[in-house]
Amino acid sequence: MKSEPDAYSIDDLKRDGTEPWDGIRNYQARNMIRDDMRIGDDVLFYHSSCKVPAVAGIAKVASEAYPDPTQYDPRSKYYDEKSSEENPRWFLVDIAFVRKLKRPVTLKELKEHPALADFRLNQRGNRLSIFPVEKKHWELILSLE
DNA sequence: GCCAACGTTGGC
DNA sequence: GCCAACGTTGGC
Repeated sequence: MKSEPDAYSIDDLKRDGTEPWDGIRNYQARNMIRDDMRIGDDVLFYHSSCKVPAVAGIAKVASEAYPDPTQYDPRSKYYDEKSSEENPRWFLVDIAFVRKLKRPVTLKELKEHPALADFRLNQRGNRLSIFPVEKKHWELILSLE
């Protein structure tokens, strides 16, 4: 899962323990949250749009998917007037802190590693804020910390 | 700040 | 359903 550390970093998650992952407004990401994510699933926490983009830590899924309350709040920047409580459009899961990596594994390192050529984050035009990580990629990334 | 690569919107 | 215009993401 990607997060801009200026908005919410791995240190914020460490402080908070558990956090509702609100604000996802992309249908592909929504579908993965709603249909594929399960309690206990491991998550790589990636810092994007910052000075040193990097995998910063590990989290885990801490709830089933449920409707994102910010979609109903007219004051929220995530407000969606076309959504309703009867027919919610956007979902989220709670995310729990597990640990920080011993050191951040930077995007640069990921790009340089031949075994990660087919890792989604390295592929052109990847803009999804959430995507599944293959076991082999998970293990390789953690071997770099 | 630039720009590539999307995704979304809306006219037709 | 097509596609141009526009908005967003995110690395650099």
